[in-house]
Amino acid sequence: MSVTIRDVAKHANLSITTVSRALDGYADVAVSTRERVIALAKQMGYAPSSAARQMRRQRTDTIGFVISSLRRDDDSRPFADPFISEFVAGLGDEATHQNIDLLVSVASPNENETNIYRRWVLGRRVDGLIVNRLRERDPRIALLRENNMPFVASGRSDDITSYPFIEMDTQTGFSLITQHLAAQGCKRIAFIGARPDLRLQQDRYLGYLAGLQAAGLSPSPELVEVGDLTRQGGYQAGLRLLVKTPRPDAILGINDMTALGAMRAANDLGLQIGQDIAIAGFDDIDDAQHTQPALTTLRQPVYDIARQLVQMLLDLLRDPTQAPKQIMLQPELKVRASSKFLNPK
Amino acid sequence: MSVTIRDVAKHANLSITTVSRALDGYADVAVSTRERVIALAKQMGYAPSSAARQMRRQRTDTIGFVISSLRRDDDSRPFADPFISEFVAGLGDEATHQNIDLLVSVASPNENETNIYRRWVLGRRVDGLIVNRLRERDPRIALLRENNMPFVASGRSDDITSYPFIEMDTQTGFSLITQHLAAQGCKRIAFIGARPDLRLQQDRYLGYLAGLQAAGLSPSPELVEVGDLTRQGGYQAGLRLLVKTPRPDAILGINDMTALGAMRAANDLGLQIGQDIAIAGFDDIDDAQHTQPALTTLRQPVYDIARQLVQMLLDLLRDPTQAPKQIMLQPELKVRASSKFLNPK
DNA sequence: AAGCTAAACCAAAACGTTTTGGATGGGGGG
DNA sequence: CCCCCCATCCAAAACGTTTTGGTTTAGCTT
Repeated sequence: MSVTIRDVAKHANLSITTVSRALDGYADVAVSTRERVIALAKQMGYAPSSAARQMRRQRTDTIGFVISSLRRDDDSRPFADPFISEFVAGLGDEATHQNIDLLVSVASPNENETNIYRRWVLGRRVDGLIVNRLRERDPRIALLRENNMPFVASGRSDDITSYPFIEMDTQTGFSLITQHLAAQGCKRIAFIGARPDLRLQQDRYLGYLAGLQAAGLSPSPELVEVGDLTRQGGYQAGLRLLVKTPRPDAILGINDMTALGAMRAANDLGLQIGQDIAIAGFDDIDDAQHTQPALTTLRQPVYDIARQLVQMLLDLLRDPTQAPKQIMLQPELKVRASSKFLNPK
Repeated sequence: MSVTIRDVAKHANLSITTVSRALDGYADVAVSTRERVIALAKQMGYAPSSAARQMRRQRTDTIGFVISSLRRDDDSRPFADPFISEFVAGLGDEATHQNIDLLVSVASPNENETNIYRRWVLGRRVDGLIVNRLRERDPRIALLRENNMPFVASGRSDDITSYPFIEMDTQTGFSLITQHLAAQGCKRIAFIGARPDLRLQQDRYLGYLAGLQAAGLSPSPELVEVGDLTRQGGYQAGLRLLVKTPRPDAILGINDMTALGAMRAANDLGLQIGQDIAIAGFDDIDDAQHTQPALTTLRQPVYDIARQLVQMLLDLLRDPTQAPKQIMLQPELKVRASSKFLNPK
């Protein structure tokens, strides 16, 4: 049906070998021949079949990323996760830039996630994978290791030997932002976290505790609530916190979406954010600077991280024996109006 | 290196034919054999090589989507486009659900976009494509047609015969929302549009004009500004509009991001939105209901559209001769606080 | 003139499946 | 006892490349 290298060879009165090598720019084909072949191929609309090429080369020139959606069934708004979309943008941009393809899949955490990984890994559908939001004793990592499929991670799991990753020093970051809140005069700083099996929950919570300690404040269990990284979860956790007496005078969200939800909760209860209560988040998503008041947060260069992850993965594919590059980045504190606190009692 | 069907056949003392047919559930292999093969394959960690399968079947079980980023170089925030991320989420979810893969690429409109399409189409990298944000006389459509690569579109181009699409009746929608603004008492309703070669600009602008006419208002060129579908573009166009005298008493954005930018502009100029000026958008992105005040807009079920597009594409792949399904959806008016107008002069 | 080298080309194998068109053997019907 | 049929299995071809290990020819050296 569509034009193959054989057709081009026939039209050029050459062997398919020569056509192949001409198009690939080998030196053992005459310049005149090469030019003729290239022109003919273009004119005939020939491009090598990716399947055949993959098969022969044992390489797909494709990397994969599985979005583990943590959406719950009752959530009417799937995937409204700016973190993920910025991450995917970075992956896509860099992949395109490096002339490889990006295969994407969306999985609910338990159901089909493993199936997708299994199919991609065993079927050699991709050359390597990007993995994020690692969990403790992550079964995905185990699968990838067993079948020695190259991968890089954003964030790390428990066993960090043997694979490259980029990680934000969220623990230090959360300590800093907690201290910033304390420096505004806040005494009862609440924290809205996430499921405890998420690695990021542990790091960030520890950072929060460290920040409290550094500021000379003592932690209190009733100032800690569990959300689910979404705005909705932040809203509900925020309401739960704000009806307590004495009321918290600051809320630190595990991510910006959670913080935005908490802002809305405070708003609904008639509180003036940046006056009656300070609120801060983590990520610095696009919205953070566009809320009223703008959200104090820790900037995480998600887009750049994603791009660099792709580069690291490609490096790894080129030389699988190299020592895994492991990078730790410091988040940058972005102080905005939401973390002011003007009414100490 | 990794386990092939030949290895499984050897271990099972069977031909590769029989193993293949056993795994595919053909009737001409004994039940006992099938079970034995399936168990063995699982135990050995066998899954068919996708490249070999693609090659033999002449089918990839993959669909593609190229994100045409309309980001400008000076924009520090790439891809912060909720519309696109929700769209990709829908595509990904449905593709996973239908057991096919989604190949994604990011392209700047002119540069490499055509290259990606060419590579995917000529190299039979995908079975079909999803195309959105069509342009007039869209070169992508021409390429796809020439190489008869199946595709479905969201929104339509000039020549709508022969391919399936889903389209919002944006023209009627913009007429309605313009009339809604007029019904609030607004007399000078401004419009922030986009590049005139975008199909959506034409439809929406015409709808705006129709709405003005229906409300008995006459259009004025100085009430129309050009943005670029981003918040930033909306902000700047908003500023340009709001310093004019007499000032517009309503701003209609071509999409929500534009409207959000305009809201920010109004805010910066000290105007009370929903009081001194009415503002409305189009899309109903997640943020629209979370701004202060919440944004009046027309709801476009992006996620559902994306899912349905995937289904339409798969239908087309199954039966390429069928008449193209072409669907027109009515957007739903979501009246919120931003479109109130309390200070008629 | 024979031998050698380099330039240009090519036949065939291999990648791992699926599918086509049988082959084989045992049991039942005549 | 022979034939046929059904159940079960399989050899080989094909999918479209890339790569290996050549061959051929012309020109140059001695």
